[in-house]
Amino acid sequence: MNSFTEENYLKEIFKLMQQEDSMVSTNAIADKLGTRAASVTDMLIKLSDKKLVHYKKYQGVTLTSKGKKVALEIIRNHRLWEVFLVEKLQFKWDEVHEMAEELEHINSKEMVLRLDKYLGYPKFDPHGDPIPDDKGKIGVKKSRLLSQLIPNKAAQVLGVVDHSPAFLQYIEKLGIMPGHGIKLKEIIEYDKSISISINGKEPVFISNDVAKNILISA
Amino acid sequence: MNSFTEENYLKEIFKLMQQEDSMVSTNAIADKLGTRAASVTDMLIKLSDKKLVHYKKYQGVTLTSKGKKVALEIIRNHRLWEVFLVEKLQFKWDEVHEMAEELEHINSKEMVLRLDKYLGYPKFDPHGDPIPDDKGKIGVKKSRLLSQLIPNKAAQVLGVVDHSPAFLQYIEKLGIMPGHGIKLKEIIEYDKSISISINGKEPVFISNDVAKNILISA
DNA sequence: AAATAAATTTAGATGAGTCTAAAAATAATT
DNA sequence: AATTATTTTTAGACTCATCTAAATTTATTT
Repeated sequence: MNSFTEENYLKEIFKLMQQEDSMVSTNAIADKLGTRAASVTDMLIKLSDKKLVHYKKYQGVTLTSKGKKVALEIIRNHRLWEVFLVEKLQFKWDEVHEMAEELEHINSKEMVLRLDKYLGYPKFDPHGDPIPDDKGKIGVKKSRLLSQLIPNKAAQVLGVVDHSPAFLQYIEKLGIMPGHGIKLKEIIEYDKSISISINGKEPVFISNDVAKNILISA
Repeated sequence: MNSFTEENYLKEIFKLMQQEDSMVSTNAIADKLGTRAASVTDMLIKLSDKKLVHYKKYQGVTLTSKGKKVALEIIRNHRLWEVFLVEKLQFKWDEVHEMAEELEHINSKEMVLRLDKYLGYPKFDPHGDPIPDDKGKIGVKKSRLLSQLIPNKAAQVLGVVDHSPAFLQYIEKLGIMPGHGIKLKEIIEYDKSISISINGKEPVFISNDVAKNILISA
């Protein structure tokens, strides 16, 4: 089987591949995992030997289908545990990441199947991220960033890009959460900051930096 | 913090101290953990440096109060997760040990507090073992072994000594489970095998080996 | 009490995952 | 295109938890 550490590398490579939609660089991985480039190189060689990644010296990595399967399983575990922590143990959405980082590595397919059933087969985690099914299939909702919203057209908050507690706490205070309706009221051309109405309430102002981290329905 | 491995040593030393009620030997630990005596010695020195055990060369170890606190926390986590797996995810009592071995090391006091509440503050796990509270206090029910039961006196099954799936499956098939009433019908003096009635049902025969692994009310 | 057996510790080695410092390859600039 | 800068890899070393084999201590027998 794969170690805790190997699983974390695979998960991070998967996420980076989604963003950059191509080969992932050694430094990008080192950055995300808080480790050094040299360590990443060592691990990539190991993962390559195990046929979990395609690795070409100096060129970067991509996941093999085997590697992608493992990554999706870990991501599924993570998101299901997040649902558990929020729905059953009453944690807030900005508190669950660290715990889920540990829970995701618990090694039991059957347990996760039952957890999924117990939670009522949720399709999205508390941050709006889609939960892959047990085959690794992920239901991709078409989405775009709030920073690209068209004025006065109704849309829905789907999720977030930044998952940090600070960000989540901030937007929650503004009333922005997955599932809520959203409408663009005004764009300040100068700095691209915007004013939006959530669920028909009084408009609030947010910077472009914030708008770039919120996903809405396309 | 303490590593996964350190926690397992502390937990095992705690359990052995309960049984033998004195110093625990290097070999006993090696046996239980499936490792070699030399490895145990190394770890004992390390745990001693961290003030988690009292260690005297060639004499054995006991836990310090600090070590006992950690051990009880791990045991509490383990037993609460077992309750979760059986009550909420519908696992059988002989299926949950391995999963709980991993879940017990998830590092979040708050999560365990909420899990405890969510489960309704259970006092015993599915095998009848008492669950320490968050201060490490453990409610000890006076118990003795089924092999010491007095003929025709009513008693109750409290728990088991052997936790192996094979054993649990066997006694469950016989109808022996924590909470069930039990009465001794006959003792075969030759091999100390006994015949017992569970919840007033038809008596069943069990060997002394089995009777020595079942805990009943004193 | 001396000899033998058993338990425990020491010494030295290994693999996993990490690091720093230096070398090599690729990318960017002048 | 040649030089400089950046990225990545190699080389060698460290820590953690483990191992085997040999040495030492304690326990058991004769």
